Amino acid sequence: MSGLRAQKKADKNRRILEAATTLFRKVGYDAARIEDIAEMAGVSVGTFYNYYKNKGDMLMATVSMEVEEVLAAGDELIGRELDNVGAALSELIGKYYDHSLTYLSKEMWRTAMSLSIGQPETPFSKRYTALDHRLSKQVCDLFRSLQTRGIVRKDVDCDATGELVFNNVNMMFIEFVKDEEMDIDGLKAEVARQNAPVAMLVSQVA
Amino acid sequence: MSGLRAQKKADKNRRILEAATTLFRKVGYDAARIEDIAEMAGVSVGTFYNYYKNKGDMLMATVSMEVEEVLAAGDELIGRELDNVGAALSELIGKYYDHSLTYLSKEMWRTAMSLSIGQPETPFSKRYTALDHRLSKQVCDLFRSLQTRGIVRKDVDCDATGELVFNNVNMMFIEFVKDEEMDIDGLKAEVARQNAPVAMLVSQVA
DNA sequence: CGGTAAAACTGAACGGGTTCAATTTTTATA
DNA sequence: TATAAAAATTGAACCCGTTCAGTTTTACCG
Repeated sequence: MSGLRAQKKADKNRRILEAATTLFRKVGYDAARIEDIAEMAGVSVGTFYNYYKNKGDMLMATVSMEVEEVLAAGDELIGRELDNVGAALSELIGKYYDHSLTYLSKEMWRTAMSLSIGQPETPFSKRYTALDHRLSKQVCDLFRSLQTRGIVRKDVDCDATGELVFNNVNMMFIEFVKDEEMDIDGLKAEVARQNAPVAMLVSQVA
Repeated sequence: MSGLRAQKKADKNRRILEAATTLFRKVGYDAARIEDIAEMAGVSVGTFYNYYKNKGDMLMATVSMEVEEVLAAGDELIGRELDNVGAALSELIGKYYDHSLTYLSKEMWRTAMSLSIGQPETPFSKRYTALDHRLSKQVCDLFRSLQTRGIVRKDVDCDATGELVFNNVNMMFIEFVKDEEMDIDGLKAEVARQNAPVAMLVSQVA
């Protein structure tokens, strides 16, 4: 592959990605037709399919950019010196939820999750799942960090607890995007309530 | 509405439901075309859409029959005298999982969940969500039952813990149906591991 | 350069879920 | 029973994601 060809390819890839994210945000995922995306990117429909396996893969590209940011924000938090399990969890989970609607609408999240479940063999679905696992691992890391510093009981399995808590966070997020009425504060409050018993029980008594 | 019309309607409804479930089980959800379902039921495509809003609603009708059975099995279990939190949870969750593939394939579950997330405003999606909530409530009821009998600590919020545990059960089930390799025993083992810390911590010390 | 193989591009055609205007069947009324 | 209104049915047409055979562009080599 020589310079010209590679450059054209990179350029088209960027134009298609930009056109898609613009349209997804403007008119929503369903209403954004491949024909429109292709036209806005200045390519044909066929070429679109040369760059992305299908419409869902296109969306996943947007989603993964979003989640990467959330992961980075979470890493920053784990480095800090937190001294309360409930508060630490609320803060990490709060970051997840606060970030979630920055680039993606509820409809886009619904579509992304829907596709990741319905077509698990597509590359971007696998990527989505991988991102989920990294988020899950981050919650586990938080528990381990707190345990190392004596905030969490020594006899608690941090991975098990972290996965449990994260899966609840994730499931509640699904409920959130399914319900157009629900707002982020309500979501946070519910999850904090659900986490409270675990936070209390795993805490090391002074 | 007079007798003849009502009877015809009920009859057609049954024929369509039967044709759809038969085809979904035989060739899978995606491969079963509306045209085929309609033909097998002896009606036209247009009539199919008079009875079901869309193909997804059709599948949800099958799913809800399945979940109703699981709920009944769970109720039976809660009535029994169990004396160990971990074992009680494993048994209830085991019933859920064991039942799950009786009528529905992984593909059908994936599609059902995918639709319930992707099109939350459809009637059957709402029904699916309602079924989920009943399952969640059943786990809460189990915790409460154990608490009443002194197996679970008095200071534990049974609803919060039950919801947390159920949401994990549900999320793990999603992972399960996404992964064609994973079997039910593996799923049960993972969830048991995740539940272990909670089961230990909420247990009343003798 | 000229020729050719490979890569990229194209858009018309295809497939299957969904819609809807026209038709048929049933019910209600006189 | 005749007639009109209402309900139910029909299937051809529509929409949109996806495919693929044919065309154009680029890269490589003598």
